[in-house]
Amino acid sequence: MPELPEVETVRRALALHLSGRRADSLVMVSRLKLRRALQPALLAERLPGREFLEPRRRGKYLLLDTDAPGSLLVHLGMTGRLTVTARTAARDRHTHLVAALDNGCQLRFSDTRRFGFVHWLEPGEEERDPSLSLLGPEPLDPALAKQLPRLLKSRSVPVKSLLLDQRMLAGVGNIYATEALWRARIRPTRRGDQLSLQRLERLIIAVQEVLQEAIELGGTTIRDFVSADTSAGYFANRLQVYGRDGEPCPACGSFLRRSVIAGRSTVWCGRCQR
DNA sequence: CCAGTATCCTGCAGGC
DNA sequence: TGCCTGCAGGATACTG
Repeated sequence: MPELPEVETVRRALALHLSGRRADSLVMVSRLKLRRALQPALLAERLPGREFLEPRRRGKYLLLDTDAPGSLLVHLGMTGRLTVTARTAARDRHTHLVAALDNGCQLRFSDTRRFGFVHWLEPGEEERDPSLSLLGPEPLDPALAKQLPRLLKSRSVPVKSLLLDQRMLAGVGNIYATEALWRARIRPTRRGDQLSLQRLERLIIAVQEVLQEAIELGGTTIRDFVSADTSAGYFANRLQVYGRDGEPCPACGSFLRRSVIAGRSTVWCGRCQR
């Protein structure tokens, strides 16, 4: 589910609803296996009594810092939700972590498909963590459009695969890669080394624009995504091609096609995108 | 180095 | 109504 705009939306909501709150106690930790194993004993040891600071985001990861050394690293996978809710709010059966906060609310992590995780990072572990250490640059960095095209140009991989590769840039997923390629009029199968630096630069700018617009609308809610305050995002009705194969291209009217690249469904216009 | 596939999971839509 | 198949916002470990 969540790509950079969704994770940033959650981060901003947490900044409003979690920052400054103190964790009282761990209410529950599920025993089901997530992508990385939960650490019930360690969480129970570290979390209670700590105050949450303003959360950080790195690519699709959230880092919940506290007022003592150590942070919670969270990845939402496809269906993960990190919410601050009333203690009395209904808890779905895919809830894996619940912590009580000092204002009577609860911080909850739920994840239907369990591709996400919550992992405690001890001081100093952040730099070496396998999830974080290989991440590429942040897509919204203004310098990126000058720097990344040269790297993309050196690769013989389909450009769609490059956008999805978190080592190239951190945070783009299938929705926004698909949308950015359509905006930049670039065929997803085109190899990096077959594109001019100018076209690659336009692609990065298209990535930045689509991510920024999606953040402003609170992300894309197809089915599962909600922000930390359980509200949905509104970018879904701005999607031009994602999920629209067989429909006419919004730019030229030619029917949108679907194919699979890097194992991911891709929608593109055979006339506009070259 | 690269491409393609399978894998981890659950839920839902569509076809029959 | 039910059963089956394919597909879904991600990341990684294989194979060839």
